[in-house]
Amino acid sequence: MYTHSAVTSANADFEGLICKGLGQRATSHIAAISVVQKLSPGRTLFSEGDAAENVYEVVRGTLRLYKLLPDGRRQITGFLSAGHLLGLAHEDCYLYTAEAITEVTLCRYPRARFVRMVDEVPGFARRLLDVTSNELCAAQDQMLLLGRKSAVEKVASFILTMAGRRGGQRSEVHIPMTRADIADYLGLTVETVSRTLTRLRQDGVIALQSACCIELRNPGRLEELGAGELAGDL
Amino acid sequence: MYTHSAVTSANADFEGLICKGLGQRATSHIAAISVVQKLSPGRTLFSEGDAAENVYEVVRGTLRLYKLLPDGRRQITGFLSAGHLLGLAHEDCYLYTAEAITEVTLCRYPRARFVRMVDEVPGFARRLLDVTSNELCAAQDQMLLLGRKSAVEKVASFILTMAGRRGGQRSEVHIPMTRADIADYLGLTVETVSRTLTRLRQDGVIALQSACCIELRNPGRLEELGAGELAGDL
DNA sequence: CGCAAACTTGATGTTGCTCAAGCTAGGTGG
DNA sequence: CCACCTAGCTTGAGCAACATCAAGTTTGCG
Repeated sequence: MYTHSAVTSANADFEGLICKGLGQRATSHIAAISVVQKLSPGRTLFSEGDAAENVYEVVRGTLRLYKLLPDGRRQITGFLSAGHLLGLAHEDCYLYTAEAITEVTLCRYPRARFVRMVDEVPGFARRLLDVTSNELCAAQDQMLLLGRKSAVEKVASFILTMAGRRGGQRSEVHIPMTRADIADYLGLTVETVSRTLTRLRQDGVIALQSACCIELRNPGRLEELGAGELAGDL
Repeated sequence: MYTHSAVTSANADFEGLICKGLGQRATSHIAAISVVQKLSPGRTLFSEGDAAENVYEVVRGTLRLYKLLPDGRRQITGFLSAGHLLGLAHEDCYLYTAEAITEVTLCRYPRARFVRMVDEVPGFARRLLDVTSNELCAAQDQMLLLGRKSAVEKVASFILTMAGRRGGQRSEVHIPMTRADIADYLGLTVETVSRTLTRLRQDGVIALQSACCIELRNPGRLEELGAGELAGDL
């Protein structure tokens, strides 16, 4: 998907955020190897075990990444929205499955050429290191959540994460994923997620406009719950 | 800790593994900013929230990294042995506490200078990216474990991880950490870890020479358990 | 309007936690 | 050298949080 109109970029439609702040030359380099790809809800981008041929960057929409146990138990390791990279951390095979939750737009980069840019494009390595470091921090927070938080604390933390993700200007949080996705992300069951949301609603901490739109009625309380500061309460 | 004897390295005692394969010049660069540091069992290297002034590399021994909830619940996010880096993934403050489990030898690098090398030393960024990627994969495996595995599956996985860490030639696995550490790593309690080890012993899967030395009597079975392939059994 | 998927709610069950003793082993001092 | 002491480990009994199983209800789409 090359265009001939723009001199400044080999790829006029290029929307990758990975090169933000890297300068014109670097951006051109990166844009030159990118291909835009779309994915409709529920479709699989790649599966655990597939040959890791591409690196992707999310431009729009939300994906879920997950791992499975042989008997079908699923752990979602993350929800990815605009600006996130995926497929980078692997040698030859993807180590998790990636599926679209909403309509998703991606930039696809051939893995080999993408990785080569680490040594060729100044500042690129540093950028990737930052991205990966942030992911690692998020993963560590998630370990604390999965290993040591109660159901209420998990759900509260989740709502706050979702609230922080987007502009978060108002107190309305949009939840694009199903209860099953949330459950598999938090190490709970669908029923427990549902019941916990109901309890939070009954306690006036949140309100549910619809299944996928949560209003924060008492963000302070939610914050305390998520942080694990209210051991016994609720 | 500079020595004058060696021309090839600014630092004859330097034992950092991070620069393995990076060539003489790069190694000198890295060695030049390193200081060797020792830590006795139980001592804290740094705490969650401390200013992140240094990056460390483990040369010998084992550390535990953990996060705490306000009421003292602890989640160990990893055990670090020789070759592992720590303190890299932070902007200004450490996001977890690092404590020595055994006698530990470290290489300390001033953070600012270490990070600067990413842009200056060829191949260094790539190396760091590899290290961080591997950590991220391990973190994702751990999320699957914490969120979806049963107690037996968690303990079996843990034993296998420990077995793979060292030479692992024989079937004897040395466990330097206490049951409490194991519990806080697996999202269990001390009692459950102990009971589970007892059950594995009674089933002939392992034998306990002492509290800190496990013999693998049926590695195949342990493998199946850890992978979650024996849903109901044991 | 009808259907299926997603969500909620209730009743019951089970895993792993809590609380409470004992036990073991390694280190210290008499 | 042995007795003690403590930290760590094991074991047991009872319990609670969350899972499971089973209906209903709501929602969105064809």
